[in-house]
Amino acid sequence: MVRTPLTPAERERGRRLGVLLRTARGGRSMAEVAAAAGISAETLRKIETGRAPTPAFFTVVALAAALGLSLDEVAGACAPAEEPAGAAGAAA
Amino acid sequence: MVRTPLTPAERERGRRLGVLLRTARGGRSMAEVAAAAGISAETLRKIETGRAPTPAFFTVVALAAALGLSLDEVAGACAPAEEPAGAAGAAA
DNA sequence: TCTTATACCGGTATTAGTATCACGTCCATG
DNA sequence: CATGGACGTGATACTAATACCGGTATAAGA
Repeated sequence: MVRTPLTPAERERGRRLGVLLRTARGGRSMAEVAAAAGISAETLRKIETGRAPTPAFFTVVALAAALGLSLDEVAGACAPAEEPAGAAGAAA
Repeated sequence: MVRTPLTPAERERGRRLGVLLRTARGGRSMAEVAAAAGISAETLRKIETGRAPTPAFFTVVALAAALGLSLDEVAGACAPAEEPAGAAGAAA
């Protein structure tokens, strides 16, 4: 096993990300936001529904920009109960 | 062609991300930072050297946390010139 | 000199993200 | 009722990220 097959916690985190993005999208259509972010509507759907729990960094960046979200907010909202206790803390 | 094979611009963007992360790492070892971020040293090396230009969102989140960086700063530093300025602006 | 630690690099294996296609559903409008 | 838009889901295709392995180079220290 050379590649971590995405733990349930990671999928849960991806689900939170999807909910957050969908909420931020509000009443706008998927196609509109996806076009604004430069991705396909299907991909946006997968991210929002949690079927793509760990999208590429710049995909999220583009979506956050299209939705007017702060990346720090997004990241904070997705990791409410931090995973590695001390990732930031230990390093800092 | 079902998947955009990573344009040169995207690779360039990834290279900027790598340089930024390496600079933020300072004198600390790759293994130390990678462990703090919860990823393998090999992966961190690939990201820093630009060989993994579009890492997963939460990978960058973990690295930024381990390095004490703001995600908005990171994203801004990676797309200095021609990030589709309309993305955020148009949406907002 | 030998050993150790760090980093770089190539290859390999496996999972996952991204995109397209096709079909189905729901809802509003004609 | 028919039509169209928006969302959802499954399958399919292909590229990329992640991880591990071995080898290599360099610098520091015994």
